[in-house]
Amino acid sequence: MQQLDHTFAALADPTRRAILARLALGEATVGELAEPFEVSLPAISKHLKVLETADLIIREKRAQQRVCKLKPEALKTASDWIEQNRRMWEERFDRLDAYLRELQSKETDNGNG
Amino acid sequence: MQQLDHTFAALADPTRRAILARLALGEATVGELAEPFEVSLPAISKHLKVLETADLIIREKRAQQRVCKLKPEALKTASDWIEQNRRMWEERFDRLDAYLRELQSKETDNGNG
DNA sequence: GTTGCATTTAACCGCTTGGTTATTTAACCT
DNA sequence: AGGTTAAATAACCAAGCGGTTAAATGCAAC
Repeated sequence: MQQLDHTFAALADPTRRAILARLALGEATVGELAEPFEVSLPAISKHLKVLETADLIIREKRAQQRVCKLKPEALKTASDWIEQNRRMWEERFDRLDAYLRELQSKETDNGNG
Repeated sequence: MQQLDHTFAALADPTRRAILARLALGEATVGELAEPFEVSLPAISKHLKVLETADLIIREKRAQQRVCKLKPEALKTASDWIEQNRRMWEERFDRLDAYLRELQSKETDNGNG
């Protein structure tokens, strides 16, 4: 799924995760978002475009400013993928674990403990 | 957290996600993993290194082969980050929603509905 | 309408990435 | 030792990324 590509790629950058964390506290302008970082404004603007492409935020005009807000849908998609796979993995490990225990008990029966 | 960088970056590639999905069905050799894809073996080998660096899999020697297995810990880390943030986001949206409803009721009181 | 502010776009740079083919390493089997 | 198989490494390439500075855009306010 191409949506997942964008979402995970967007989340792979610490600056972008920090921006998202900031936005979880409330909407903010580009300037406000840029302020805590030591990079230029165009760099932040690019990060915001990545987040927007990943559907993680929306930007809307307000006078001269662009106000950014979270858009949780994409995060849900990513979360669903991870959780679904985590369950599969754990089932797999449970089966493996059961198998190993079974093996162990057989070895014990043979006196190979 | 640098671990998250690696994990999310690893998950951002569809080939790598497919490899993980395959491994959820059980361990596999590099050749077996490469088989369904139309890319060269070295390409798969690189993907596996990325997954290994992200702590999503381990590779162990078995005769001439390298057997790959899932390693769920890193996925847990990523899952935790997403879920934690999702909760924050949703709280935020709940508060916003409550605020908007409050606003709405005030406007209605003023007859501006 | 021009000055000023907030942001984006353009053009560029160095590094990484995902891919290739060719070569090397490692382990097994005679 | 020699040959075969499985996988990794080397060397390379084109494209993408995250950053920069400089220029352009959009809007407001005088």
